[in-house]
Amino acid sequence: MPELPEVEVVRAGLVPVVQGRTIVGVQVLHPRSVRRHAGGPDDFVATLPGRTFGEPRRRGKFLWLPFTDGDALVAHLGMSGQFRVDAADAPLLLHTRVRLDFTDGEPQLRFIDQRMFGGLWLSPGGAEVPSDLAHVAPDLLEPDLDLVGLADSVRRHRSGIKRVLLDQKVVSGIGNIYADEALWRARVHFDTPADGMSRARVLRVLAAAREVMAEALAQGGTSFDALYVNVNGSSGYFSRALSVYGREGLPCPRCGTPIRRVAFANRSSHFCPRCQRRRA
DNA sequence: ACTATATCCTGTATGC
DNA sequence: TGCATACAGGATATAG
Repeated sequence: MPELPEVEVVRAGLVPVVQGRTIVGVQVLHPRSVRRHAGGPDDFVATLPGRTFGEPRRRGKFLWLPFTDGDALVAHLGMSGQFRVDAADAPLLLHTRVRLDFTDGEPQLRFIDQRMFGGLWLSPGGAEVPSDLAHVAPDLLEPDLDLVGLADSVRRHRSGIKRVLLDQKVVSGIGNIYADEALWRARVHFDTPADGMSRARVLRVLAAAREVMAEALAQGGTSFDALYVNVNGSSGYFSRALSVYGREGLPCPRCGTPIRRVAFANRSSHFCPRCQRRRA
């Protein structure tokens, strides 16, 4: 499940693969992988050739690959999206959805997506910041982030803290894994109302989220299976450093109490019932 | 305006 | 063995 660290690994991997290269041909193998594109898959195929990529960028879990003409190719990996670099005549992996060929030949860029929650589209004029991403809040690894302002914006919400952390309009890049990990590090119960938390406590949660995502990034991201890999097909190593996510019944690394998993918003929350008590 | 839920997807794991 | 069900979950449309 690609969250901020995994998407950043992909972005960095794309830089040497696409920057300065010009598209010559596009093949869409599954129409649903072209999303939000105004003219649909046919127009997507027709409009890309001749465009030259600049340096790939990211906000939260969204990627955009600017073109030198001012437009941008926007990408979201969803649950299982991958960019892979391969020889044009290499056999297609199962679930390959889109192929891009370049004027200079090898290698080819491929978009692969098993569960198809991800997708690609062209954003006219989107090279600087695509208009479709205007609602996406800053993420915790942005250099000029106003952390106190962000904490206060979190505290304006009445929902439980985890719901707020997952709301990409409030703070972007955090998904289910790093939300659970950050809350464990900060010793906060996931359902604590955000508007009842002190500024300092929210700041501790945000600092923990930033810390755990930075550590994961340094490890190449979190891989459980073949659904998240970098552009070369390699896995990240952070899954072995997770403290609560996917560890139901295993001892809390801090106090030894068995980790609990409970249903939460169509997914799961993992937490230590002793370290992360719900406050009155 | 704000909050919560259903929906889209497919492969893997589990239960009967 | 085989069939049915649960689960993984990011973003968004829709319902409340």
